[in-house]
Amino acid sequence: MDESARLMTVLRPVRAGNAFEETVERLLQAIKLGVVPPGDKLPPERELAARLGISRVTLREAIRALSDAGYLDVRRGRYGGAFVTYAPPQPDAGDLRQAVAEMGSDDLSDALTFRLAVECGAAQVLASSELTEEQRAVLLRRLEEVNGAAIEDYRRLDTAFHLSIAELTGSTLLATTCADARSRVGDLLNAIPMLQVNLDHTAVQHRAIVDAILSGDPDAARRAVTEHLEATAALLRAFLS
Amino acid sequence: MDESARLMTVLRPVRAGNAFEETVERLLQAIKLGVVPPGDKLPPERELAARLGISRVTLREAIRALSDAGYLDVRRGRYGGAFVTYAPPQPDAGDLRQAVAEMGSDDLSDALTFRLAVECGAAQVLASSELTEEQRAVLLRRLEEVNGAAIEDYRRLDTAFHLSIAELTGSTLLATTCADARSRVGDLLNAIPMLQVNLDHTAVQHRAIVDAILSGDPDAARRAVTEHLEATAALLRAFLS
DNA sequence: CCTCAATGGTCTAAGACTAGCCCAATCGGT
DNA sequence: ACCGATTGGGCTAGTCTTAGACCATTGAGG
Repeated sequence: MDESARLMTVLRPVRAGNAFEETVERLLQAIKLGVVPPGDKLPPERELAARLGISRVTLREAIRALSDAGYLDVRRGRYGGAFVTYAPPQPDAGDLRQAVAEMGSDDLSDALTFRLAVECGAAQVLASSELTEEQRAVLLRRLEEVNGAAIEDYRRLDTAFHLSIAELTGSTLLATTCADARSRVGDLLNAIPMLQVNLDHTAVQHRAIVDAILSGDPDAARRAVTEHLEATAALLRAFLS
Repeated sequence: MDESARLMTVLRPVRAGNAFEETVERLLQAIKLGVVPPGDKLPPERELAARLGISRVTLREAIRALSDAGYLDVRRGRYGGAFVTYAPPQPDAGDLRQAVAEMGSDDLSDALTFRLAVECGAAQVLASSELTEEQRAVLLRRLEEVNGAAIEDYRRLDTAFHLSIAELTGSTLLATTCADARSRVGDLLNAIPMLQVNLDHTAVQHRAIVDAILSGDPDAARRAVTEHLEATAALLRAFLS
């Protein structure tokens, strides 16, 4: 709260780990967020290394680690590549408890608060801006996609819907921050069983968010997102107790 | 907007530069945000290097660069250290135009949008939570401090006020994100002349933000922060044209 | 079948970064 | 006047990371 807290905030570690570790985290993020869906492959090593700003050697170490861990299937030759084999695990309360234990109770509440703040902020900004027809179409399409999703695609399309809100603001910083916030709670969300009741509620909440944004009502958007994320957090806590 | 945009978002560079460059940025952030006020010194090299997770050699290179650039005065011996000599430059429209040209028009609007989203999110979260007496006291004290600030301390205390909102949510992630957002527009804000009229308006807006938070009204908090930041952005644009 | 383009696999030399150690300067206290 | 604690200054050996070149494998298309 006081000045020394701010020192801790700003003078925090410059790097979260070595290049290898950070690369593994980033690739894992792409996989778990479904940015590269199961069956698709990562970009070629040379291109990917350039995008990530690291050497091919380091990238290959990270890919090797993920391959060993079962997230990727690497194939040589033309039309080869690093194919995503990861499928979201079956929801399990045990996994959830373990995941929470790993990240710590404080970090969990931090991550949930963070996600609430940035997603509300994004929705509010988007609701305040003049939307083009194309933007409206994208938002509606994402909504339909998640509503009509098969169970195995549901998490991925839900993520896509949420991230689209931030992306549509046109702010790269906001988009990356929302992606980061989402990936921090991704493993936990995956551990929640997908009951039809919950999916129905979620569909209603998603619809409310889109309606608020499309009608240009930032306060309503804020409330809709808050309600949706609080409901999700409540589900999490319910499965923890 | 489509899938490939999300690839760009997630598979962005893992590192913004080498350890030296990132360290310079971080120290500059601490200095410009006023986390270490002019006249104070940075923590001892050994301690600071440990906090930043880098070697002393790299830290010393960064300190050397900032010393050469006139931000720090390094003194040896007991009670020595790296003393902050930086004082915010006199506001100047020329500086502003130059700063904007350096960061690019797109990046500027990105940074402003980003800041709006995260600060609104933080204020809304804080307004939604049960505040202790101590938290209320901190918020009110910060408000009084910025209102009663001498001109040379104004920017720093204004920053302190804004960051306190995020810090009081208890979310470290949110606090660091708000600090990051603020530092992205810091140089621009510094270039805006501080006219008494603007300071008066700012004081009213700050008061409205605090009132909304203390009365537990997230929508009002959102609106108050939006109004304040939009007014600041409007001032920026006015001095640009 | 052969060829070729795309892609992963491997090696090497150079540079970046680190950990740990010791030196040098400064200042308060005895 | 000295001592000791604190702090910046500097060196070295070793590890991490990179850039770039070259090799190996695969599969489509002629």
